Amino acid sequence: MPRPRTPILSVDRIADAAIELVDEGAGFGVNALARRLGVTASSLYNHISGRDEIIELMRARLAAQAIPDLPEVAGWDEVVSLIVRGQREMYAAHPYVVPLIVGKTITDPGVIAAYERLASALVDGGFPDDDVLTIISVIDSFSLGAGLDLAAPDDVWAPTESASTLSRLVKASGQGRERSEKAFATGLELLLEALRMRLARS
Amino acid sequence: MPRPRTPILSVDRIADAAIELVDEGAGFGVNALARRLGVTASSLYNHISGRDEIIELMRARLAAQAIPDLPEVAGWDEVVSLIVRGQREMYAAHPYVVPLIVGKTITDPGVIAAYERLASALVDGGFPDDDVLTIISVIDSFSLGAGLDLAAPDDVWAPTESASTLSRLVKASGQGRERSEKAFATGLELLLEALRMRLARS
DNA sequence: ACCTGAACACCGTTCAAGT
DNA sequence: ACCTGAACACCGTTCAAGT
Repeated sequence: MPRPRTPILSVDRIADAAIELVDEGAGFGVNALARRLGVTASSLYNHISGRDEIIELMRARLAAQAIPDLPEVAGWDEVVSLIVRGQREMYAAHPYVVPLIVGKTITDPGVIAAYERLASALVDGGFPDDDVLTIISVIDSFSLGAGLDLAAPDDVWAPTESASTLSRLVKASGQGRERSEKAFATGLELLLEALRMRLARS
Repeated sequence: MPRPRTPILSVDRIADAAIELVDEGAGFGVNALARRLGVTASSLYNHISGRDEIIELMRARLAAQAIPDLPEVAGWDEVVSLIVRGQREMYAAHPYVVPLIVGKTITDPGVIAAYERLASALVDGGFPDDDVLTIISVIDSFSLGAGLDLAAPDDVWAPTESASTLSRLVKASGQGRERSEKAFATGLELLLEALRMRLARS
């Protein structure tokens, strides 16, 4: 039975179902996605160009919702903190999308706008032009790394007996989410402290 | 013609060819790997259990060679710096393996040993037990993020006209490797500065 | 315009057959 | 012990056919 009176699919429905699918952690595939949508895989191609475009749709959708409301007047450190936290929360809610979207050029206008806001805040905050993009890259590296950390297995290290210090610390510390949360908070603090110091010196 | 007098394959040969293949950036697959080795895909299964094990072999091999010689007596900051640089150089030489090995538990004894050395250095340096594993996670996040940055496309951002500050900075700054290198160096400096500060305060 | 179902080239993996 | 070649279930994608 072909073409129903009212369409089953739409780009949005495909994107939503894709995010649901990926969030379940069993990997992403066109066939599984079609099954979830109660449709044949080939039907998807009436709406999207292929697997890669679906991944782009997921990114755009999640990225948009990850961008926080930024107060009109805010210090550069507040802007950095809010944006990094927003990214991180998105990664935390959807850890399995991170490996999928890693390493693709950012074109989504909403995301570009957020980076623009971040760049302006740093320039206005007094950082030299030459340093701003570098600092943004550092911030990106950190929040991406921290996001991937969330998708990592509960035990990141499986120390042997001979690694006594590491073993002791692993046993004493929290695992999984807890360890990851603490690392993120500490890392963000360290980053901001270092940037403040650098600014004070220049 | 089956079974040659002298075996064509070995675990090592498979691992080496896999790294070569991935380095070319055209993706990793058992079939392509077998073709490169002048062999049928099914032949590989006499030596390895499957695709995932080959990825583990790549990681172990690259990780081992990424670990620098650490001087017997070295400050904690020197150990951090050397290990992060070693990781980073490995990622720079083999950017396309990074997405493959991301988010798998580390079991390789050589790598565990390096983390043990790092943990000891931080403990000996005076960081509180509670903080050491957190700090290691932060370091990991940063160097992993910086490594992924190397596998990213030359243009990480494709700013629209309206993002004027970002556009200006993107045009002025280096791209690709150059931007990535600078971000890494700056990030490592920032990290060490912040850690020194934290230590001085406690 | 939008869905189906058949078809295609390819994927990772298994296994009987050959030496 | 180690390689081949056929086979399997699955993958992403194309396309003619149907309304």
